[in-house]
Amino acid sequence: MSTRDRIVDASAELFRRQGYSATGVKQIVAAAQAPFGSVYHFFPGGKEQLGAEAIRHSGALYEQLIPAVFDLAPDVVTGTRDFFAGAAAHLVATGYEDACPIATVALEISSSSEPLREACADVFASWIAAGALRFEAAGIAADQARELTIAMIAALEGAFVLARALRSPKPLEIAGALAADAVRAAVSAAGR
Amino acid sequence: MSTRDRIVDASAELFRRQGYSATGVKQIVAAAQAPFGSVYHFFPGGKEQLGAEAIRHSGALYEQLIPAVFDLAPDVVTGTRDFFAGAAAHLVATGYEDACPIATVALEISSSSEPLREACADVFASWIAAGALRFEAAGIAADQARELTIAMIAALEGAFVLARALRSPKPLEIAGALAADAVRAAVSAAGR
DNA sequence: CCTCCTCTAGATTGATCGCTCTAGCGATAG
DNA sequence: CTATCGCTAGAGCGATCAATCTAGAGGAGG
Repeated sequence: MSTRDRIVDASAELFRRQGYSATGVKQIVAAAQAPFGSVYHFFPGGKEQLGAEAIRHSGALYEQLIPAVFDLAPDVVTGTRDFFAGAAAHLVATGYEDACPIATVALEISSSSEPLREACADVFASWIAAGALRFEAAGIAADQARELTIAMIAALEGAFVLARALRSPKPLEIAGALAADAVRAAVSAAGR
Repeated sequence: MSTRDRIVDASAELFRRQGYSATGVKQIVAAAQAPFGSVYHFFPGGKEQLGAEAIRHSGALYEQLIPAVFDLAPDVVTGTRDFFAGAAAHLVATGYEDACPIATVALEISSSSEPLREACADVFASWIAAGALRFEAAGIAADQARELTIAMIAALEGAFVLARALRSPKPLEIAGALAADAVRAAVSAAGR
């Protein structure tokens, strides 16, 4: 893997676990085993440009989970449940460190860095679009599919917050059950 | 208001908007119009002790919103809807700055400061207990009331994340509608 | 009056922040 | 061979970080 890629990867991982402000450039190059100067060679815009790129990179990676999980599931209701269950399993397996890759950054920079906020907004928008497509394919009307996706992502993000703070996968299980119920209701309403 | 109270208040507000790491002690005393030395006089444990106190203070204040909103509503379903609508209105009115008072801190310190994580966990636990009591009063069984509250708080927290990043109250409206539906279903199931 | 004690006030410390700078390595092109 | 250029490597910049320290202001009790 190239030095540049290692820097983006390490940044994304550190931002996910401890946020943007708490992560230093020195810490990033140490984790990436990259020379310090390379950061400013590849990212002349400094930490902010690197942050934006790490956010978009994380977002694209996480978006791939949607088809990866839903394609294996027999239906969208099961897929929804599996998605939350997988998120819970990964959170617990990493000692409650790996939750949403961008939520921490999204909250802390929302009022202080417009470029980073936009990067987060773009990622969320792409997740919403990708999820809505899935639900549309299951027969749900476009508008409702979009709202359902937003509600699902909100439930997931909020459950991550509670689960990390409480050190328990329970919120993810509860939110997953509620989300699956909502999807089931929407699918059966569309079927009639 | 005492100097000590002003320091806690200013900290809580800054932590809510920009998080814990991005907020400096100098910035806190400037916002609180307090002498620098007073911080370490009142909080010998330093920034971390101040952070824990600010979190608990914010949590207690926000918890008071639960009865304040639900007591004015004719029933729990309306109360739920009103709570989300109020959160959305306040978020927009503050230029998308004032969302959840502790979520940002909860995410960023979850893996780095155990005292602060515990403070956040205590606050969430108290919100869950307070919300569950409300739903129990509406006739919902204790276990289900607790799960319903967790799902509601998760929906609220996640909607805050999306709303701040996307600069739109839509996620809060959608999450509020879904939460109200879930409450209505639980109440009517309990009534039978 | 004086003493005691809480709180104010900010200068100062060493560490760390993001970032700039120069120097040189190593592969490719002429 | 030499020249060029992308990248490595890290020393060092000023600024800022959390935290400590000393000094004194202001009241309360004797």
